[in-house]
Amino acid sequence: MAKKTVVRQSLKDQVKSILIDRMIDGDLVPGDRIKELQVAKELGTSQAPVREAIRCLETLGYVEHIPHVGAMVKTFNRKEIEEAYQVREALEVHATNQVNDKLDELANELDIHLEQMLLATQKRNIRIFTEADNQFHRAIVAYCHNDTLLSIWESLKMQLQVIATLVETSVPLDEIYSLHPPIVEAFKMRSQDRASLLLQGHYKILSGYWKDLK
Amino acid sequence: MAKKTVVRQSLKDQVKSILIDRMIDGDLVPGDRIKELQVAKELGTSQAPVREAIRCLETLGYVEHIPHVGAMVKTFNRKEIEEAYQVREALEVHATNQVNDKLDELANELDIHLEQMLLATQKRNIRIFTEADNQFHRAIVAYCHNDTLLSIWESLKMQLQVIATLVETSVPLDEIYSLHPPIVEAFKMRSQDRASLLLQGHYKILSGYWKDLK
DNA sequence: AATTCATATATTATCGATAATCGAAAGGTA
DNA sequence: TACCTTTCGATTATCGATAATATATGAATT
Repeated sequence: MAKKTVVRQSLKDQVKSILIDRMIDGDLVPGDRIKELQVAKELGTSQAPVREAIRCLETLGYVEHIPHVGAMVKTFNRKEIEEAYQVREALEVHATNQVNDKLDELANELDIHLEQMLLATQKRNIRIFTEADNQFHRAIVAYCHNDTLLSIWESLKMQLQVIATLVETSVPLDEIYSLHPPIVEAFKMRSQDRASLLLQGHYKILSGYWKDLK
Repeated sequence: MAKKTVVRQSLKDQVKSILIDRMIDGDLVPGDRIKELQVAKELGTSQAPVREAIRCLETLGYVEHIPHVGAMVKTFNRKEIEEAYQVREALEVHATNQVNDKLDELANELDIHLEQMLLATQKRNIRIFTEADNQFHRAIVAYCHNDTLLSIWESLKMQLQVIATLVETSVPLDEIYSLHPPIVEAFKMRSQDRASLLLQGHYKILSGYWKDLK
């Protein structure tokens, strides 16, 4: 039963949401300046909440801020994206090795995401595929019950969103999909060692794809 | 040659430094409230820079902030510390497997830190020991040349500082020290596999220590 | 032409004051 | 007593205005 509650969001949070929406919608693209007073006027607030919202986006890694100059939507270069994937791999491999109980429960959840990915593959819907893929990997991380680990993993999401847009057309969804079922199998066989090896292979192959992309 | 340059630090940064110093000096201990206007008056600034400084400390994980209520110096519980160590392990193990070139250069640097640790052990100086220990592990992470990885690793430092204070008396420095030389040996033998296994063992043993501590 | 300097402009950084919100204390009611 | 409501004090959140700073522009100098 969903408990309804009044929305009491600080201006900072509202501004933050709006700016994020603009990025998702493509109204704000990497490199764009974000001017505090301008946004404040547009949204009918004062400078302060906008300023805080921008600082928040900064720590999320969405924008870059230079003192006395301003903020702009962050552009990720190849190196940063590669690095983020490396960290993701490290965290997921560790999580895989830590999961002890409820291995089948995890496998079941993974199966669900697998299904979504397959569906998206057939429909060639990259947006849905990316979402399902994310949930797949997130589930693995979540199951080791380490909140610190999980929140760090999640903080890497933005940089990887870029990839989705980047490879939009040229990525072979079915090939990427095919990397995942074996991982689930390994979990079902209760072989975490094998699962983490497969995960490492997964990332190595992925890395190969966008290395070609330039 | 150190290039001298005028110090042009924003108020926010100055306030931040001052607050951090107070924590190090023990003037601000976990649980203490940090009131914006009070600090502002003490330091002769307005509320704004203090507010920003606090938000900054929040993202660094030094303080906890509750909307409309205030900020307080963060207290880490056992679980959070354990989690942070888990993440550290994951990152260091990954880094270890990634280091390719300059394995001996790394080994040499590690030797230096090893020496510091040994010295500190003999002098029973926990502060120096912790510092050297940190540098030892940081070096491993740094050598895989992944800035993202490194900065995440560093963001975990504060929570571990706590440990140092926590175990102050009861920790067997020489035992902890003895976990490290074999790692360096493994690097010298160019066996990253062995090095990462040793690292994992290192963390497992450490985890055992503070599990006993209560 | 290149360099320096001064000025202008755009933007952030900081300020002091006010509004909104929370938590504790006080009071009322069963 | 226990529970609910109201009031009050403390603190954060937001505001509008000003100060400080950085970049761009253009004139002056070599």
